[in-house]
Amino acid sequence: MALRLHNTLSGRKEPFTTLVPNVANVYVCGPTVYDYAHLGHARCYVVYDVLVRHLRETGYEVKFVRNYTDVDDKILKRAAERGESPRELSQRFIDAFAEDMARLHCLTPDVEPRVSEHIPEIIALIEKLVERGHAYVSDGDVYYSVESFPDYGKLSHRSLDQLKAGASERLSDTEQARKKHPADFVLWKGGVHEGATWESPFGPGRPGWHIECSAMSMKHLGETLDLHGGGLDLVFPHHENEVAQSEGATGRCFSNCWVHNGFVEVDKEKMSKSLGNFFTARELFERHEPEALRYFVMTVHYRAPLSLDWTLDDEGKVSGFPSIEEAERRVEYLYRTRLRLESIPEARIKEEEAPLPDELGKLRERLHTALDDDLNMPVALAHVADFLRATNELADRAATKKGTVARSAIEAAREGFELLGRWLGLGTETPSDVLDRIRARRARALGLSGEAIEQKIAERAEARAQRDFARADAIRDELAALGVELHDGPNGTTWTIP
RNA sequence: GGCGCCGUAGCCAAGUGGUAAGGCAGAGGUUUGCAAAACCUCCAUUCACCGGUUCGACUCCGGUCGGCGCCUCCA
Repeated sequence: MALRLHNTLSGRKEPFTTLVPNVANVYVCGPTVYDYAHLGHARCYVVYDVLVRHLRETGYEVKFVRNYTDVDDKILKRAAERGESPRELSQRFIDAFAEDMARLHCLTPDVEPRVSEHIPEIIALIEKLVERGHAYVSDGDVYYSVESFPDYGKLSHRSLDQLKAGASERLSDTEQARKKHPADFVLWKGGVHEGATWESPFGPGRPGWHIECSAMSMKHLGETLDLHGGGLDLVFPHHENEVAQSEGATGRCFSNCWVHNGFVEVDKEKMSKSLGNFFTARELFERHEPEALRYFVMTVHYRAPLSLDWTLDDEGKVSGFPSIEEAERRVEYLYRTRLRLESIPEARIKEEEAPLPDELGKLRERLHTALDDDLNMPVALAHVADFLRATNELADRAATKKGTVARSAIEAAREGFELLGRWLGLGTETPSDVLDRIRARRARALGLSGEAIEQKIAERAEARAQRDFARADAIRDELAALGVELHDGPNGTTWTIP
């Protein structure tokens, strides 16, 4: 078994290889921090989180680098609008981003470089490109000359002629005049930019958009990466330009494998900041458990579009997200199952010889096989579903009169949850906390008070004690009409909001 | 215009040259004072449409229709 990934460079699935055996250098393009992360970002970073976890779980020592782009036109613009320094603004959104990622159970990368802290490396790289004839100074700016790099276009599979036709129409005359080829792109923007100006051999200015990733990735991971990832929208021009810059400067392959995740769509359209049709991760967290978003992301293959659907209320406002609701129910099922497993009494566990169900015993190899095949998360979740069902069977058996279960099965189930946590980032929180939070969130949405419900349950308990089932059922119906479901168990009655 | 992707049950969604994972919804059952949860059983002779290659195609090739993305800031 070995990992195979779809490599954008070749356009097909191929074995994943590393320069040093069992050591993987992974670089993922991080966010430009001028706003909160939206679902598209969440998807992207959950995908690479699963990839990194999978590499680690299957024996790779991974060095995972994900940058923060904190020097950028939009940051400057927004900072100016808000009368804030670019540094303060970006720091705020970096903090918010890190918090969102943590809530999605995304591991913190080993290195999180920022553009603002790598200006010397960027300048050195630009100088090298000028020296090697790949870049030229023009009117205070420095441009990359795409014609100097014969392989330009190899990642996004397009030719300079194609690009020339597309690009030249929309360039302004001044831009056009400064560039030798319409597809040339800026490495260094000359001039003074409020809050973001550095001295350089080419005069004061700041880095262009693409150069920072080349400089930061090569600094932290070396000249050749094992894997470089990002959203599909980065293939061109961002990653194409990174290849040109990096390979132009080193003469070596920049990244052996390029992975790109598909978009999140809304009404069949790409969710993006520029279209304004996005939901931020934190907006969604208000309605749903963050882990439900993570689960939702994993229900679809990473290269396919992930479409977010919603329902509207009478006033035309968004009232819910059915797909995320469904994912949240699966997350509840997962935690409820874990809770049941944990509460199987020791007395019911026997040292008996019993065949171990494959759903329990083969979880590890099943996850391994599924994820090795181009990170097939939907298939991994199918195995998780089988695993959870088998675990519930154990709990059911232990709950019958004189029912016992084999210790080997219980241990396999416990190990299974460990695996889900480490490998998929699922089920790692305290079950009761998650279930309580979900219930509380739904109660709030329905305008229900927990105390009032508990009060009704107490009344009903009294009625039941007196075997007044008519009264008990009336209370059940009354609560059901409000959306509350009651469950009578051996230790009393509990309630949920389905 | 160039490059590329997609079309699988009521819905979501894997898969793929050898006869359709999983989830939701639905039907029946076990259990329950009644419920719920959980579990069990059932639920696509069929993979947009039309041709072709093949012993065999949903899977490969050609075409048609429909939807989308990139080519410009974007995860």
